[in-house]
Amino acid sequence: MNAGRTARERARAQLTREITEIARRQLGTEGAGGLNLRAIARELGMVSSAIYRYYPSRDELLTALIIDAYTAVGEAVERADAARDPDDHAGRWRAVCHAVRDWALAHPHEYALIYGSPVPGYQAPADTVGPAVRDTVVYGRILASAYAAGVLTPPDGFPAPPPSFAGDADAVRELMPGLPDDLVARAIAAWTGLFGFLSFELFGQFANVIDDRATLFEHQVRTLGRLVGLPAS
Amino acid sequence: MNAGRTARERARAQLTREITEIARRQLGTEGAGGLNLRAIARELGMVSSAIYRYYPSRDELLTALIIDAYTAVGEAVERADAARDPDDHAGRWRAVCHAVRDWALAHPHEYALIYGSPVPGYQAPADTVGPAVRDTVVYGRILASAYAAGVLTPPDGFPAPPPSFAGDADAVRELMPGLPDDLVARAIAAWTGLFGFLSFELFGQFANVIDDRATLFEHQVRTLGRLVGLPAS
DNA sequence: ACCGAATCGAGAGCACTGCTCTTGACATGG
DNA sequence: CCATGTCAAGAGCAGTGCTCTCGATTCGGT
Repeated sequence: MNAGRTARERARAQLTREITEIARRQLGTEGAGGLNLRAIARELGMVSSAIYRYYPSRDELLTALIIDAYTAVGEAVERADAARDPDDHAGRWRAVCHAVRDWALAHPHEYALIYGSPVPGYQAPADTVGPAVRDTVVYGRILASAYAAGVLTPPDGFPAPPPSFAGDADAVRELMPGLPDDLVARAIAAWTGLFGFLSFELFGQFANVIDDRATLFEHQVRTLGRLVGLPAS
Repeated sequence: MNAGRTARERARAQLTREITEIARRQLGTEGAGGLNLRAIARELGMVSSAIYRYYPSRDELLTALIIDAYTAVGEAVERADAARDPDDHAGRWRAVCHAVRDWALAHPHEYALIYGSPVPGYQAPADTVGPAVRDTVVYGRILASAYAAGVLTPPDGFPAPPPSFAGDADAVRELMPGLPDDLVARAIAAWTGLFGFLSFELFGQFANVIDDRATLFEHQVRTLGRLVGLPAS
């Protein structure tokens, strides 16, 4: 990000920010489908065609918002993790989970944008893969650190993954060095369990069934933490 | 559903079916956002306004498709469950999971419609709640049956749910009579873990990381089954 | 200080959407 | 056999994403 030397460059950067800002607000109230270039232009007192000087298409704008959303949840997770005692692995896991949930509840449409149905006709460009795994990187670091410290005590009674899982386990292990295949698989189960819960909660699957979702979430987080072997707490 | 006595009634039912059929195909190729009344009309050789005689609005059509999707996955789950030995509870659980996954992979857009981001501006009417829980009903029956048979042996080392969970547990227990709060919570964790995995798989979160998704899925299903206490198999 | 080049917003316009209203043709049932 | 209700068609409205052109402004090099 260059600071922008000339007046034009600064004005351009400013306007681009404003467009993204308004778009994010629109996203928050209307959802991804309600993203409306003309409404953004109206709010800016510009004509719709002028927007195209800054974002060549609606999809480009969407990509920017997707990257922003991934970055936001990634930063929230990083902050929550950093605020904890590094040796309190179970606490870090819970903090990460609650950070994701708090962010998701505060920004449901942005959560839907990145963890819900893909936008029809939209293909995520390569720029999104970096920000997309920021939260997962933190998660992997917690598990790797806990494993290295020797505090992972996964409950017995669960099946071992088949040998054919070894290849994918190697790929995932880059995020959580050292963990054996068994724990890598459990880590995936815990991670998908976290987002499965949140998707159910945010997308209305809990309606009329689960009232006290905060309580159940806290319990599920502890259960999933134990599944990967994190100490009870 | 009346068989339709008069010619007109039969023609009406037939056309309604055809519209839904074309809409479902459109949904399969374009996604929910690409649902296009005018294109449906074109394909039928009608003019767009005529569609409104059968579906008063686009949302109404969407509701029909949502109910269809819930019904389809519910029936797939019921078939898979019925094909198993009723006493093979672990096998029934696995069959249910694979039925959901097979259906989801075959109909990704319909999966997204019911388990992905809610359609913007669309509020699910009450008609959808019945079909929406058909799969969950089957799931609950399996667990209740296994618990009644005394074959549920949940692994130790997991926390107990807090007393404040009791209220919601009662609501969920209607689907799985007899299960103690602890197992109800685990059942929810397994169920959300199943759909969390599928959402990750279908919505692209596994891209470039997990290749052999079938293997990992099978393992996760067994892991989640064990979590609720179903016997290994 | 100037001037060609790059960039900007405005405006008109295209093809498309969901949806409404009216009109004339038709089948239905008393 | 005729009044009634239903039907498809057509025109039209307000809105969309996006393209193109046209003057005005600003920039960078001379």
